[in-house]
Amino acid sequence: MFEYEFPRPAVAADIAAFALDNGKLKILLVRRGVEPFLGEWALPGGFVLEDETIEACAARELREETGVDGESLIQFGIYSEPGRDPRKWIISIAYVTAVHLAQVVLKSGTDAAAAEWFSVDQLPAVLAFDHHDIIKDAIEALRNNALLLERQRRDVPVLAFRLLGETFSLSALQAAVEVIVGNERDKRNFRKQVVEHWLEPTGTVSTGRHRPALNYRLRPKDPGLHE
Amino acid sequence: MFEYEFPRPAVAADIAAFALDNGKLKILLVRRGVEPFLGEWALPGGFVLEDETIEACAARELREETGVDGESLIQFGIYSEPGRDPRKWIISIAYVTAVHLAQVVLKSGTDAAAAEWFSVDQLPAVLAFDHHDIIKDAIEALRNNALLLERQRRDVPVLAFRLLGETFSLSALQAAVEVIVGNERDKRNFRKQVVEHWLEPTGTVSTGRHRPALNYRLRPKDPGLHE
DNA sequence: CCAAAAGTGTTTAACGTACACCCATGT
DNA sequence: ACATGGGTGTACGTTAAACACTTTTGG
Repeated sequence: MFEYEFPRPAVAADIAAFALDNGKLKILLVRRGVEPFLGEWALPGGFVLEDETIEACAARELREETGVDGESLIQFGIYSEPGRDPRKWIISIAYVTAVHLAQVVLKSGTDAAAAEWFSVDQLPAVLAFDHHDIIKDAIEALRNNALLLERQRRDVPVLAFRLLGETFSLSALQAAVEVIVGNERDKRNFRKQVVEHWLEPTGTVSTGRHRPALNYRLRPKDPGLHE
Repeated sequence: MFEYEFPRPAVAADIAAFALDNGKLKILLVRRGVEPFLGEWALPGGFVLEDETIEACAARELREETGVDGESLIQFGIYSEPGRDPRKWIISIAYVTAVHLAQVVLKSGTDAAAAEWFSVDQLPAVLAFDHHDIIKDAIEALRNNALLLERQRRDVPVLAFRLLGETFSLSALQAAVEVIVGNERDKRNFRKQVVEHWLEPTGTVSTGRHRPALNYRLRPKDPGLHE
């Protein structure tokens, strides 16, 4: 048996980038500027180049579309069903991340004519490829990784914080978590756990229409717990 | 911007298949029959074909090497570092699984000259590609997925059971878990939890050198808990 | 002074964990 | 009979969960 040339798939990284916009959970989609599915909405993404890892590719594509540095990209799926692209053989590696809307500057990437945030419950009826499936899985992955409490390992990137800015009030954080996981949770218990495990107060307050709220930031690292 | 032909990587599925052999945790390696790394030990695996998913490819490769049906393949990593293959551009998708040694019939696959089980603490000094890294990650993935107690979600495939046969004694199960996770655990607590959550007695006993042990099997499914 | 969000402790239930002795078999 | 692994319950500590009122600001 000797080495011969197999047919090779194109390999793409697709990114499900979530943001919080006025209390709604949104996902970034781009309008495709190339065939196939020209003009349809799709997840941002692109083909992997020979001198980068797939994760680096995802980070690059995200940066090209949003200007946001692609840290905390979490790989959650691989889509390789034959025929998922009508004309070529394409395998997609899917990543999920979360970004703070305020620091996003939407740009059109190389293959995208436009980029837009969509409410996850008001997606376009038609999406390119199998991106409907991917988004469904992405939301689940977001839940699994954004969810901070409830038996969560402490070593994984925690996406919920990335939806917010550098500093935030406890209510803002709780609202973010509740939007992601769907259900409500007890204010006092939430604060207790989240302050104890993740946060430090900044000293500043965020003044709103009512009583000012203390601001918190993500504590750098719990020095040396578990191993 | 229009569509042009990118260079394309070869995409492979690599499988870290674990088994229990006389109380030792072993991993299946094959001796490569092709360049590069001809003659070196490597994880079983092979290139994805155009008419199959990557997971199906992993299942097929595993079947070719071991005769074991590749259920419960869990994808745990993607290896795409440029230069990880000295001559070609190859991206590897890595899967972990566990098999019951008794039902394995080792065969040499298409690209492999021989297959052998290695203790995870006595691996060959030199392995093909970055398979040392992959194995390290695979053991971690095995731990994460085989581990049954301790705040485990119930929906994921549980690899520990796959190390054993259809039926097994509680001690055999506990031994398997302890080998995987490294540390010991309390017999009474282990039995309580594992019987409550996963097992049903078969009625048979496994007679050994001492008092016979009741056999158990994995209970099909807890009908409708959570959601 | 009213509306709206911020802030704050205690009690109870569930779960995980530690722990020691008798039993059934083969030799 | 004895060595070896099989089998069994209870008590304690920790963690999660339920629960209601006071405080501070803007309008």
